[in-house]
Amino acid sequence: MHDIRFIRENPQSFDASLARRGLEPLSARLLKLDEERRTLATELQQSLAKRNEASKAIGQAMAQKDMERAEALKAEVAALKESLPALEEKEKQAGAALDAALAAIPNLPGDDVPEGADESANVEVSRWGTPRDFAFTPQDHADFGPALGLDFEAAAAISGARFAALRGGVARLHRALAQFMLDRQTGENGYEEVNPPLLVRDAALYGTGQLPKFAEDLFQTTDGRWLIPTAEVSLTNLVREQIVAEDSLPLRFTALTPCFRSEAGSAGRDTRGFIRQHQFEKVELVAICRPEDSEAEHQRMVKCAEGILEALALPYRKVLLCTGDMGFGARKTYDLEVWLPSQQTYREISSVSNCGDFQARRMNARYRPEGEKATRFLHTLNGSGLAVGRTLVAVLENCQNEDGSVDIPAALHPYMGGITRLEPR
RNA sequence: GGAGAGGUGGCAGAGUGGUCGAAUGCGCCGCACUCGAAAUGCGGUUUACGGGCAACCGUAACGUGGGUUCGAAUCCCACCCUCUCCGCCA
Repeated sequence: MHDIRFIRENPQSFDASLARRGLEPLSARLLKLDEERRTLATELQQSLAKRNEASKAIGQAMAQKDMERAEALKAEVAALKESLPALEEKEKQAGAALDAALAAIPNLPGDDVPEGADESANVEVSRWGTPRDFAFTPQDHADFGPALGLDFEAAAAISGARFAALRGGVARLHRALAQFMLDRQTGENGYEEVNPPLLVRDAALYGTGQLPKFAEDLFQTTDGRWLIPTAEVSLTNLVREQIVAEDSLPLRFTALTPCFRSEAGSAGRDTRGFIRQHQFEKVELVAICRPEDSEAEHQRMVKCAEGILEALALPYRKVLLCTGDMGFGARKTYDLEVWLPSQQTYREISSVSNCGDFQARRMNARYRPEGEKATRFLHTLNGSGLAVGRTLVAVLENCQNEDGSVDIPAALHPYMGGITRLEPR
């Protein structure tokens, strides 16, 4: 959500930032809506002031038992009744129109975000690790996975496409990855573990920006709730409608949850394998902090995600997303992309975004700075630390052997109950 | 699912349809008294929006949204949430 006052005062820089996102200038239209709203509001308030004054006089007249005067005043106020409801309605609509327009505009990119239309303009920041030199042709996990317990067929029969059942060693490995990540984020990295709601209301999704624009990407329940597409929704909304104590900042939350996505816009993409599912697990990281701390917090969060990949010895690269590739609520985003030998390319496994005060405005999440009377909006950040399903794919493919077995990374051994290698069955 | 109670300022807690943004207490801030503190006394202490250079003025908010009325914290309706009891249940 954008601040209309900021737009009022800086229309040209607002439009310039939108242009970097490839959007048409909008400030003129927004300011016109704002102008209409304020004119109507002032008009309405003046009418109400008149009515209040008269009503007060009626009360006084009646207290003095001057019924004649009271009746005369009543007749006078009755005239206002003609115009008031219509004016009220117009004012409300003008406010709603402005809010709707503002709610549909994505966050403005940070100054240090490269400009570009799509992912081809993303900037590689760094690489870690060296893709393994295979003595054989590495296989796609969708091909050798089933022998290890990755069952797409049974899941398809139960639930349809884009579902999988994990069985045996692969299920254990998946669980080990999730536990390892969660332990690491809660332990070394200091995030508070949360087990949050998976079904949420409209307002929560509006707060983080999935609604009103992206309803088609979500699953909805018959009672009107929604399945979370990411724990970012639940974790970030933990501070909605709150004035958080400054000395409790930054708040750092992590959660291991299933995520549900309709994948409406990605028909035909990644149809094979475990890369893109309607349901997957993710360890999410969310931070809530003061505006002046969010850039440093962003860097820290990326490091927390990178640490998982490094501990698992998975080669990856860090990419700074360009303006055209960022999500709706983000002002700056780093993606971590893990090396997949079967595809001979890096694939997204984590996305870490600084949303500035964009979500905080939509949630009305604030704090009161020391010594200040007014409240300020918090900054919110979120990132994957990591997507468990995709990490499983990365481990399977990077650690595969020619016979179809997979060596478990050492960091996971404590979680595997003595298993160090998955064997095809 | 059934029956009932309730949602008021930072907290506790009053509130008869009319001068109620809201008594009172606590807390908090300032001042006085004091060597200092406590106690005491006095004053102040919500938020959002609009207008104004400003002092300040106006509007709105008593869970949320509607309605009745010249006027609603107060009356009516719907919804949300909390609590108690019963039933069911992992």
